[in-house]
Amino acid sequence: MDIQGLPGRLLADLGPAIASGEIPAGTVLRSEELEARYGVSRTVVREAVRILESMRMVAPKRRVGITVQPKSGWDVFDPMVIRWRLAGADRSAQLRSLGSLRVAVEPAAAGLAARHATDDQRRELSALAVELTVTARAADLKTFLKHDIAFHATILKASGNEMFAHLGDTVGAVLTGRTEHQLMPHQPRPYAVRLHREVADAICAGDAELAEQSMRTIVVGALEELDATLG
Amino acid sequence: MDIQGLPGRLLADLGPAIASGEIPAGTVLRSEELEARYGVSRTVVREAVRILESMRMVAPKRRVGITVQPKSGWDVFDPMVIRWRLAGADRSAQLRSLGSLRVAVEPAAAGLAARHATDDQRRELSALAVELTVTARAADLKTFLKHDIAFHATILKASGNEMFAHLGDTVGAVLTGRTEHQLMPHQPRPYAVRLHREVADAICAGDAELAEQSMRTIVVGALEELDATLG
DNA sequence: ATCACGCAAAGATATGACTTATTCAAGAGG
DNA sequence: CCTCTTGAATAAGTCATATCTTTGCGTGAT
Repeated sequence: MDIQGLPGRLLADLGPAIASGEIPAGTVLRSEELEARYGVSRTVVREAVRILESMRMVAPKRRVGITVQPKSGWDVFDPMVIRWRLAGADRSAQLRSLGSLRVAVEPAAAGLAARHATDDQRRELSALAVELTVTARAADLKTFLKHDIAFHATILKASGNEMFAHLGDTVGAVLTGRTEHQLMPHQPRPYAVRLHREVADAICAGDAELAEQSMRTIVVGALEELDATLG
Repeated sequence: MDIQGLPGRLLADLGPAIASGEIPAGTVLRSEELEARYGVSRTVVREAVRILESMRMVAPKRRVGITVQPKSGWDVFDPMVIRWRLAGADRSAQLRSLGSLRVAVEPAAAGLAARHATDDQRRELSALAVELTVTARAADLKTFLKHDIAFHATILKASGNEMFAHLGDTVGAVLTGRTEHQLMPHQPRPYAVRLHREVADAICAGDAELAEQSMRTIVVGALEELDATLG
């Protein structure tokens, strides 16, 4: 889990409940009620609520209570919020949003990686591309997923942009969610695998243009597949 | 301010200090020390620290203290973190990162806006483009900035993607910081202004390709100018 | 030199008392 | 009958204090 201790347990319960809409916007919670419900002290409730407040999911107000805020105000880039939404009823919307974000960011990251990646990173990408090919052919989805995540994360890191780099975990969550919820074919498409290898080769060769273009094909394809599956 | 009350004041002091590197990674703070330094109670310190923990800027540990974490772990997408970094010594690095992010996201957003914008949004963009032209000619930087921020925010919103939409404030902060720190010419470049109008027209006409292309020229230009200015 | 043990340090939690802001309604005044 | 003032009720915010729990580190025995 993320935050440790009792506040973490509160968060782990309240966060997903709010993120999924189970506790709808406008609902007013009271500290005392939360203390009773979870059998914890004010201290714990306050700390958990403070964190939710910093994500703009709730807004405590004197004489009123703790009001659940509308989704439009949430910190949608907060990793916890993303995870909670992916885990709950809001998964489709979250996957769509993240899909578009990937289409915007990952090609750019691939282009930058072709310029800035270290030799180690280039080697790593090559190795991962090989692994992807092998595990795809063997239809070993679990291992494939692991390497796919590493592949995309490595490129984001290799871009040299700290903000891109931090999207590695998020992309990982997307790929995991996609696999876990049967939004993937039983065996990765050979064409997609070939594109991964193309990206790796382009980055190794320092061909930013090609890396960007191939990566765009990958993520656009993923987004289209998602749209098709979700209707 | 962001977070209310005394914890907010603590945050407003500690956050920027850590973000700017004034309190370097590895520094160990103790609750008691913070209580004394700010003359507040345990409760307040703990809540502030919890929030910093949720941003991964500090990590409390029993028997050790509250350790300031290295920048690489921070939640670099958190709006507060971004603001703190923009305000302090880390401004250049933050502006560069955000510049690349803009290059990735804003063209995509403009393309999506051309497809999904409401009629109101299209009208608003047209109006803003006119305002930009007028205030640029008059060298009224303050008003120009205001409309420039609105322009980019409107496009991000009009993209229909909630994550893009949330970058509106961030982009606004970038533009503000750029103007405030003399990283802008005294009078906006006519060419750039013309491009804004082109984007607005393309979105109004539903020409996604052109909107994306023109927006890319804008943000790439901004990034190059930034790189040139910062060396 | 290594390992087990126990102390002490620092955060984590609980609780009662008190403060402050804010809503809402009752009552005064128009 | 409506408006404005005022005050009481309420829920969050803060403080002080006590207690619990974990864990780093030193001590001493093997």
